Amino acid sequence: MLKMMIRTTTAATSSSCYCWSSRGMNCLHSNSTFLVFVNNYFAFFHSHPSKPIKSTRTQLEQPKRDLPKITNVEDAFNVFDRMLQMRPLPSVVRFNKILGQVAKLKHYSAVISLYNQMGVSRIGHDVCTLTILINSYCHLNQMGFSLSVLGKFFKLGLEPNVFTFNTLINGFLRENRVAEAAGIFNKIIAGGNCQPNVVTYGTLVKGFCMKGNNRAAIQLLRKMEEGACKPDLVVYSTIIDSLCKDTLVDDALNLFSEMMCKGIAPNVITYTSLIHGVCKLGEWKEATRLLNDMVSKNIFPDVFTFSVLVDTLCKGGMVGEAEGVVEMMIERDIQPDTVTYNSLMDGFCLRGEMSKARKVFKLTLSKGSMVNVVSYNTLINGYCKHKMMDEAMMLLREMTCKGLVPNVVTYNTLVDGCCKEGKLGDAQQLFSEMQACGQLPNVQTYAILLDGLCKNRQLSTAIQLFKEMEGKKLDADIVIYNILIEGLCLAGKIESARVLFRGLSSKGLQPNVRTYTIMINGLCIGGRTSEAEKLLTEMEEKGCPPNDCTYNVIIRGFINNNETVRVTGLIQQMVERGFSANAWTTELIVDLLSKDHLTIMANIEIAIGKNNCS
DNA sequence: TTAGGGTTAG
Repeated sequence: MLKMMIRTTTAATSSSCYCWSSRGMNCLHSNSTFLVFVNNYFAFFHSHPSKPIKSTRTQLEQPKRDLPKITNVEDAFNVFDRMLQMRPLPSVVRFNKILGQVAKLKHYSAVISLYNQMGVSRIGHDVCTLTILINSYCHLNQMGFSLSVLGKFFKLGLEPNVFTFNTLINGFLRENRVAEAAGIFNKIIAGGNCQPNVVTYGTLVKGFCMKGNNRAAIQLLRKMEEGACKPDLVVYSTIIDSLCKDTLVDDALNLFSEMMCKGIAPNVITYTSLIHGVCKLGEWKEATRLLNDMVSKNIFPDVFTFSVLVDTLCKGGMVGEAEGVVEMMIERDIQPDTVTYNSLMDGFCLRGEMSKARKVFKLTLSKGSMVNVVSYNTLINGYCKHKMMDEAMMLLREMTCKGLVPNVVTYNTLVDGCCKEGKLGDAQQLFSEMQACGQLPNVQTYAILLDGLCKNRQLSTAIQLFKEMEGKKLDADIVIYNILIEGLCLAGKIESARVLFRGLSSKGLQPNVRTYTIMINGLCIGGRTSEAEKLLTEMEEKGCPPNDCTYNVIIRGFINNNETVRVTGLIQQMVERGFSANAWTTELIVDLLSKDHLTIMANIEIAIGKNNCS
């Protein structure tokens, strides 16, 4: 229906008109206006080419002896082979160009292979060659090899430059090795031969953002503003994106305005981050404004921008609209890529429309895009969540046959699916298989399996697994302890659960609202209602206020223990805080009413009246 | 010729 409306509007809309006439569309939500914008944008795109027309070479300019254009690794290998046949051999600079282009294509293993061939053919290398090599190892998460390349500099008497140092800083930050990254930074400062530049600072800013430390990132930005090395578009965009990811869109927009006031023009990356931020919050009107704004500045949305739109529409339950955007992209020659299709596929999976999800999977291939591990994981997740484990397992085998390596996400998804189906044996088998295939289980894998074991009343196996996890030096987080405390409570071992709960601070962990709620539930199950009530007060005092779930749990606990007198106060507290009883608690309250507990009737009625929980 | 920013999965 909506798609039909969009199409109808397309025909009636002038190509340069962004202020869409709302005739006949008043009934639609604001996101529909946003979609109409998307369609209008496409119309505009065709009458105003997005890419500037390339200037033709003047007669005075000398033609460049450029290398043939390399668009894939095969081209690179061919050109490289031809260069090896030339006599005299081309300069190292020309070989560097090939390596650099392959690195730009993100084929880092191929870069290493080409570098090794250079060695065999006795082609020398310079600072640039080694920096490209370090960068490749960094992207392959092999910092050990990167550092061994650094050793080659000294062996060959070469001096690393600021490109080398920046590459190393980036590599360490990618592996979360902040101290070592800082060490390199200090080395630049102390060395005196080269100075940190805007890329060095930009890399550090990204490092702070990756750690979720926006405050430190902004502090560094301010220092740059005061100093000689002024922040550029990349530094601002990095922080804007990080703020958007943390849903701090207003702060991001303020920084965006500040950046423009300083004369720094945004680009499609800056706008895509902002659009992502507002779409995640469902602010479609704001998304439309930003899209209008960017196009008015001749900045055009690209595949990233459209993928963001498709993904957020799907996550917001508007799969039909997302499908419409993809169709529009195809019709208007902006080719959706694997990421776009994966997002759309996930949208169908979320709705349980697995046959449509499967169609998108096939469509990805027919449109010339590759399905990747994420494509398989998305589809596997869809099947798992809808209890279609056979189909999910078939996909695991299929992806392996196609040469794709299932990763920790693949296995975690499948292990979770098996656990939720009560197939603990299959889950444990997958757990062994992943390790045999070289995929190391992470904390999340253990959490999934521990939860499955606890919920299926296999506490002793769970404890054994927990010990195994500790032995592997994986740091158990609060999620793991929540699972164990809940498992102990479920097994009636309330005292053990309480001991584990009280020992959390000595492990440097803070109980969260879920931890308290699980413990309160356990204490109520064990008939220790006064302790449960004390814990309710304690959590408040420790700055972790109870939520609706906590109240529902404690109210149920009191009713089940026939302590109806205290129920009145608890219901009142819950209602005052704007929470309401869920269906299960309501049932118990109704049951209480039928027993004619008139004294608590008034408050109970308030609670039931506000019931909107499932 | 080499370095930093935006999209998908558990």
